[in-house]
Amino acid sequence: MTVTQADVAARAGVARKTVSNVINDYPHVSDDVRARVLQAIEELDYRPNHAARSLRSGRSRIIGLAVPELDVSYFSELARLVVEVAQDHGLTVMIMQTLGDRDRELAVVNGTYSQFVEGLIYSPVALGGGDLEQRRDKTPIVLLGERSSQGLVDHVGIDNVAAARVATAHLAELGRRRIAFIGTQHRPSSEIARLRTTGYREALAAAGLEVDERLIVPTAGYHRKDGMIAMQSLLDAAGPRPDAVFCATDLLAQGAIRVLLDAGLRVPEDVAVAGFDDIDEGSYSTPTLTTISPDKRQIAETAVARLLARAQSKTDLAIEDTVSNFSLVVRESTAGRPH
Amino acid sequence: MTVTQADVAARAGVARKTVSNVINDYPHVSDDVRARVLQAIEELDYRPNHAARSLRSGRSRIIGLAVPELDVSYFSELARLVVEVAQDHGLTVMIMQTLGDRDRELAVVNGTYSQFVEGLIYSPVALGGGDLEQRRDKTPIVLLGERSSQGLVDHVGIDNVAAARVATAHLAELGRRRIAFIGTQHRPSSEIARLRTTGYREALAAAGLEVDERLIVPTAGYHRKDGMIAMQSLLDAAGPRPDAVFCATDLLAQGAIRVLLDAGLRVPEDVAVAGFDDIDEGSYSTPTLTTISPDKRQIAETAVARLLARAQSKTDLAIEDTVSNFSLVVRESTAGRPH
DNA sequence: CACGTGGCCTGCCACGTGGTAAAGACTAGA
DNA sequence: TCTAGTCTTTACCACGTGGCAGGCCACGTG
Repeated sequence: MTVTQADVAARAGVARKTVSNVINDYPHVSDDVRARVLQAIEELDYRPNHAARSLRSGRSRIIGLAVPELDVSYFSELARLVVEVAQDHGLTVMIMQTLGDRDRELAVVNGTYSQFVEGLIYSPVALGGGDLEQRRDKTPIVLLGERSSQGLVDHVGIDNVAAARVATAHLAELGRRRIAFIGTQHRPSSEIARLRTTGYREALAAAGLEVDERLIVPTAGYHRKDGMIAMQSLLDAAGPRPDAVFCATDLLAQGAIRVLLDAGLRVPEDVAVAGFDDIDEGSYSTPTLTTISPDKRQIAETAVARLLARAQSKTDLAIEDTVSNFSLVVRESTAGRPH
Repeated sequence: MTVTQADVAARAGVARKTVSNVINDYPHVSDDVRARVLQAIEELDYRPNHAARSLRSGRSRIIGLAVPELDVSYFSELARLVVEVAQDHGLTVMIMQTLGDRDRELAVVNGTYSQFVEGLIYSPVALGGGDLEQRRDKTPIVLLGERSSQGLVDHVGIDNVAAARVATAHLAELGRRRIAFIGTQHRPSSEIARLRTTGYREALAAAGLEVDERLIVPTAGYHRKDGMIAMQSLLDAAGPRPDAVFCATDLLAQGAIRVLLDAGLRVPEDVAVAGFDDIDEGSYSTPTLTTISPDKRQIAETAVARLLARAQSKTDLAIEDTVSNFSLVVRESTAGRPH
């Protein structure tokens, strides 16, 4: 049936434990024995039993990555990087999808999977401050994006306020005066939306522009469809049209642009649009999308490294809040076609 | 430290095995004992040890999904669906990324992960006919898309020839006469490209159009960048410009459209473009993208169901090749703006 | 009352592995 | 040749769980 170390040992003519020693690179093994064991492994096509290994050693070499939706480009790009980085560390990634569902997020955080995951990288949506405090599970967690609850677990993300400020300032510097914001959220738990709205307000103030609350449009989510709805409501509203829109995500921006073009407006001539996330398709869309580009690879690397450090260290490490880099990428949706 | 069944048993005043029985819904447990055990589980926040369970029972309730790139929308959309469907069956999905790398694909197929995965859904890129034949690992596999090797493992996919025929015929019915194809592949292993090229040729023949080999453009991959390069080469070539392009993937189409628009051409008035995959962003791009829409949910459901059937059945099941549905979705990139 | 039946609970064992420490082999020095 | 020290291999155990079969008890029947 299944090939075990015992089978390998029998074939190589050594004790079962010696096979284990060879596999785990125990230093004091003679070249002769090592060669015989390796050959037997090869001949029998032996593969270590992961369950047994993990049961015995308590280590699974698996980390979890929990994101709201796999098919949202920002998260799939992040997932790709996390998988790559983890692989460099000899780790495999178990990807879970919460769909932004509170129960699923609670299950993930409270350790439904903790028995086979050494650590968890988690991008929260529905969970707020109190939820993490009640957490009993001790699996290391690194939060991405949303900080959700301060000082309880490690966190990696960019300075959302500063990023939103930079993007909004860019629109103001182009001479735009009625700059709208799409993507504020009514849910109290959405820290991201709050921070980005704050940055937007700060930039307007710094530019000497008045904040028109009617130009701040809440959305149900962060998808293209939400962007369409929000943009449509801006166009339908009374009063002068906005001449620029800063969207809390690239997907919102794509939806907004689609509505603008459908309405016969030109982007960026009539309305400039900036997004947030720098998803790949933004470089190819028409117009290409000006956006805030978080350093996703840095985020992935930091998160994985942090998890590893915490999993390997016996002593309690201090909680860290790592601020990653971001940059403003100016493309056609604000700057227009080059020639 | 970790809470085990023994701790629960002690607290509930029963034997350890009784706790196991309660957890596994063994029928002959009195209501009183069951209640006490469940309460103790609750109070101690007991969670079953996955490794031990899987070691003892040989079942992990985990399936693997191996795709080339997580951030390619087609695969991330598929991944989302597979995760959802698997969850409905009480399964967790372990996602692996092969990056189209031959060694990684071989590792996946030959059971590097087989010890903790009950089955594998695998979307091949680099592996060809012979590779699966030499496979020694016995973990059930379902192939997606590329058939790769006939009759050895289950396969789920659409009829690529028919789909390509439908898309090309659509372009011909619009009156287009110089219809190009972007995305043929020189690699012998790429069955998908071959099938779609075949459908393209058949449709041209059926429409009474001559096949101009110069209009069939190979690409290195299936990305936007590859589409840009291919479209540029079509524009740079001598002779009359194509008036339509059928691309083997939506990403290729996006790249192609971008080049066309940059060149000052109108889509679809000057050149109509159709893609393949029906990724979400195609509904929002400018212009929106005409495409072949495979029934991804059906594919995901079939693949997971097939895997479960094979994992649960003791006897060898016959190899199945399931053909999923597809449809042609006509949007602006071929039909133009509605009004 | 004796016996059989069936419901409920339990103890024993093994899954395949790595940690620990002791046993065995071998070398060098006196 | 013997001893001390080092290198190499081994034996034993435990990780936490589910399969199996046996024991106990209550009940119904002859």
